[in-house]
Amino acid sequence: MATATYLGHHQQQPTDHHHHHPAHHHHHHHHLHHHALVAAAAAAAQESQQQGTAASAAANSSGGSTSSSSTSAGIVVGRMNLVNSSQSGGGGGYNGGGGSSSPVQQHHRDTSVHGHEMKYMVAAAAAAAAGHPAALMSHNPWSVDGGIHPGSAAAHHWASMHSVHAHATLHPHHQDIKPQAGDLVHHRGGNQQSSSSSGHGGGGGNWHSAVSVSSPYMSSGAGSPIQHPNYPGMNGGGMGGGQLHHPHQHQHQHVMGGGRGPSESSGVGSPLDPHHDPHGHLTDHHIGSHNHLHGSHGQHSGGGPHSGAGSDMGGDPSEEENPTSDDLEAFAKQFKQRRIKLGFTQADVGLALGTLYGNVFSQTTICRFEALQLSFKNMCKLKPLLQKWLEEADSTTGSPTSIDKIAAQGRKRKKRTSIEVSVKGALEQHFHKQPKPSAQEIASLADSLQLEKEVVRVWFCNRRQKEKRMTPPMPNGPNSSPLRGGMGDYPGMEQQQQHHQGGGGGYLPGHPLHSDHLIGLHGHPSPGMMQQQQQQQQQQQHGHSPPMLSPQSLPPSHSQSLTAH
DNA sequence: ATGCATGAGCT
DNA sequence: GCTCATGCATA
Repeated sequence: MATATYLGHHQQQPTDHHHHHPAHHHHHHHHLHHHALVAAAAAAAQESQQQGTAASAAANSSGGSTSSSSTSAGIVVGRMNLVNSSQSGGGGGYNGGGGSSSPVQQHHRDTSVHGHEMKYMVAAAAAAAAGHPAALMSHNPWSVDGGIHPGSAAAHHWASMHSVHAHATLHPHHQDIKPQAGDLVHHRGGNQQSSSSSGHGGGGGNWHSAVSVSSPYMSSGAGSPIQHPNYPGMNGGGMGGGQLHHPHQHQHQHVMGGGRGPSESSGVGSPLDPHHDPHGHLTDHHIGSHNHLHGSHGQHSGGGPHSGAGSDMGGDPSEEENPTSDDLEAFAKQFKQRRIKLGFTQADVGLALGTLYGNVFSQTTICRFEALQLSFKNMCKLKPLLQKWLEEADSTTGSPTSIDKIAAQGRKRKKRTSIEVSVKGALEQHFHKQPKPSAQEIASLADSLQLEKEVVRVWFCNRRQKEKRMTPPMPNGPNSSPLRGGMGDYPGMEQQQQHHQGGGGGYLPGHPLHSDHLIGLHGHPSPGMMQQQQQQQQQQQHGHSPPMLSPQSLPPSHSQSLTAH
């Protein structure tokens, strides 16, 4: 089950507990082990309640494999590395305990706090308010057509209905849970849950439900400028099936090297994608990503990510379908500027895209686009959308406005685990040695770091993703010297991995991204660090430099866990 | 602006 | 399980 690990109550955090954050104050050892159990056990009992089925997740987490201490209650407890729930708000407020709060307590506290959470809870959220789902398309997302490509068929989108209003969005999860198309609003508090969809088993930890209904997006009060209801691609009641894009998202780009043939078109044809949003997400991910970008650059290997192409396009990349990295960079830059000038926030843009095309994006995505932190392929996919928005935005001067922004739906998401710096350092080290650890290795690492296996697995996945992301700033244009030197510290040099994926996903950046932290942890048995690649990158203007620490600092950690802080 | 997370689809 | 696209929650 979900394990008791931390079982939080679904209701969320009552208050405080902030996590201590990684600053460095060290107190040595202690913490992690012990305490957790207790709380967990207690909680455990209760946890099952809600959905009856629920037992789902089952415990595992660490249970089976690694040697964790399981048993006692039957549940294993994971120790948590903290989970902080506190939301302090903005800017940074975590207080790390001004100093000396003992982490232990905090942790403990945290743990106990969450009663048990379940995976998902749906919050009805705002939906009700506006709801006017009126048109639901007949097609409901939930009914996915099996036959077709997975991604495509479903269609629907609230977007498709123009006015986005708050429609009650939440379509809950289709998959495992309820397919009820009919109403959208209700969500029972009981929350359904655990969908362990495919492979992931969701480990189970604590998910706390955040049911807060608040609407996250409200940035500027203004609405987006755009509101045309006609979306190019879709509509009609749910896409009649016309287009299906191929689901293949990943790597498909045919790289063609040469030139960017301008021809074609359409690239992004219809943006819409049918997506069901997985448990609530409105966000549909994978948009129609099928655009295969025939990107011209597929190679950049030494030189830099882009190829160049110099041919024609500079002027109006707009229509190009295969923008080069330079184009993207330039566009991103311009986009950001215009956006700011017009007074829109990233979140506004994301929403506006939903009204225009039916694909809503979050602030995160827009931010990443501007920062060039998306994969090349993804950048290409989004560019046309943003470009249109930009056009609309300026043309529509008057901006009529408004649409409501949709509230966030309540999603139930596992609480974000906060990994301590020292632990991150250890993970980094392992990553350098082996970016793709086997399940066993993950298990063992998890055990030694006292993290859930799933957390470790996810960490590696995310780390790998980062490695692939677009190399941002490449200051040197097409040429490039990719490397920047910053990394004198580590022996590594860049060497990108060559996995690639088919060319599509990655264009590998010749240069890596910033190296995160690397703190050395000492204890690992892992000998050998051989090659590492890493370096840092800086981002363009905003510059924020990632902290890099010298590798040597090793805290005296006795056991493994945090020393810092 | 980013870290951790979820989930679809492919292996 | 991985990768990839995306995002909530955070810092």
